Amino acid sequence: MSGHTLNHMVEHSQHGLDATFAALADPTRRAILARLATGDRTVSELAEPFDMSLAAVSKHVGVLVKSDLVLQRKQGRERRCHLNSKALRDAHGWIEFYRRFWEDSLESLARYVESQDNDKKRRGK
Amino acid sequence: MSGHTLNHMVEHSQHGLDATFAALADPTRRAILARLATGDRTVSELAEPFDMSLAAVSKHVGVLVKSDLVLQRKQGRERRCHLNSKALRDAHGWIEFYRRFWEDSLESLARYVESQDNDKKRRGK
DNA sequence: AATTTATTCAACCAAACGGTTGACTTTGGC
DNA sequence: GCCAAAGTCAACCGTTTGGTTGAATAAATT
Repeated sequence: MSGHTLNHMVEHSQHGLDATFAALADPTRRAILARLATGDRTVSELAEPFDMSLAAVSKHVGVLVKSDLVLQRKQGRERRCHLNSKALRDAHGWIEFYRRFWEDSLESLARYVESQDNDKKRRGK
Repeated sequence: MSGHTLNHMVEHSQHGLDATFAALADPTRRAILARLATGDRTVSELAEPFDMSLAAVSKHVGVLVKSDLVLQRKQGRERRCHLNSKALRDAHGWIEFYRRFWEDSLESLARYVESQDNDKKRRGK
């Protein structure tokens, strides 16, 4: 993660990040990704563990494909799904970039948490 | 990032990750986080660059606070906002964990992309 | 005391989301 | 050729989201 300037990060594929993070925000989709991490699967195979219709899972997979987190290959009548590193790397890059500021200011953070606690105590909450 | 087992990652704060990724999925909120990375701000200060009502920005900040990405401290009549590392570290940890599987299978990925291209060409698309 | 400033709250709205069911297309197996 | 299987599509439904406006609250200013 070397040449990441702030402008770069901010302007970089805003829409792509929207889609990626939105895709990651659903637990079913994260479970699908987790499963795909252990190997390629068809849509039906992915659907099997879930207590919902195949159509619903198909939609979830569709979201993952649109967000570029998953690649699909038509193979006969089935669709084999495969993880794609690119989108996740972008999300990872964004988070990593800003996480540094976070970590760098952990001390001042501690002060905040403390003073917030004090506020609550003062108000007898 | 040492002791992250699969079970750990899967069971770990599902709801928290939902909220964190959902919060990160909006470009306005990411811009707010980016701004906060350069220093604490009040809600009004955060709202200033945006072309939307203060109430709207206040809502966005509320989402960030609920997802634990931002801490707020009441200070007189203003609310000072401050980044919180914890939630972002969780998201980062999740992504980092699965990214490895991605990267490890980049070769087979390349094969997929190729074969997909071939499919399209074969169909004359 | 009256006013302005910072912020939230509440009601509302259109659009997007996550799920369902049923019909449809494509492919594979007998 | 026929039927079952894999998957998508379309219509629908309730809930959530991202925005608006206007009123309400609380603290600072004058």
